[in-house]
Amino acid sequence: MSGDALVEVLSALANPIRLRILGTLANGRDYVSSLARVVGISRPLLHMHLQRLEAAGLVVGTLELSADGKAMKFFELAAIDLHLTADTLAAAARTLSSDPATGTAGGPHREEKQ
Amino acid sequence: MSGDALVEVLSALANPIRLRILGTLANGRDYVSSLARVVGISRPLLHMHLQRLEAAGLVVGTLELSADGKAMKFFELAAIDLHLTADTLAAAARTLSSDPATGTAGGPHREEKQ
DNA sequence: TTCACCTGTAAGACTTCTCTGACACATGAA
DNA sequence: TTCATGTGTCAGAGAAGTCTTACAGGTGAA
Repeated sequence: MSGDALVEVLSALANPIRLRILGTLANGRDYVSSLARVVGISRPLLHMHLQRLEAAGLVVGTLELSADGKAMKFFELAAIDLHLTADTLAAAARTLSSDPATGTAGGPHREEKQ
Repeated sequence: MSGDALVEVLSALANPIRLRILGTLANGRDYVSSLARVVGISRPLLHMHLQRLEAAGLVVGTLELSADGKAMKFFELAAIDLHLTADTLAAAARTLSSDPATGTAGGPHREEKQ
């Protein structure tokens, strides 16, 4: 995993509500409104946190139709297996796109300053 | 590790500069001013990031006197070994102090609303 | 129609994080 | 003294994250 991707995953995990969402989904998949009630937060707020978790690849959402025809979006845990040590962190740091020392911003096709 | 401590560690790790600081310290201990030059950021900024890393227990700082009598603060990596899986994350989530469902804020001696 | 459930999103307020620039203090060497 | 090195800290600006409220749309059942 690249350093940039690792930062995104770690910042997605570094939040009590999102950790609680993952802990709830560890018991099984659930749809948005139900999950909001279980976790105890508003649905728009949960929606924002789920977006963050999905962008980091920690959960996977699937839009399905229930038996009575209602559209329901189910979320489930993605496979998570991160081993963080000094070595793995250092290796990830070497692949970071942003570089304060040279001013590399990380975007594609960047021109170097003369 | 408690859920609260895990969130602190993860949020400390979830930053490109702090990841780069850890990657640099993986090569050996260094003092603040030198580290700032290597990483390529200002000393006050590095100071802030080191505070964050030290608070999370990821680095250890030691104030020492150099041969010519100058006070120098050396930092080195702490032992880091975090294994993140669905199970370990769920276990950490269960020990979180804040609880949106019941309104528990997490502070000590908190009075419940009547 | 009206209600209860489901979905998504946008605006604004508020808080936290990040970063720069300036300050104060110490030492040894020229 | 002046310069170069080291330490720490503060104030403010700007960016990013967090959360609430309000709106929009959909279905099936009473």
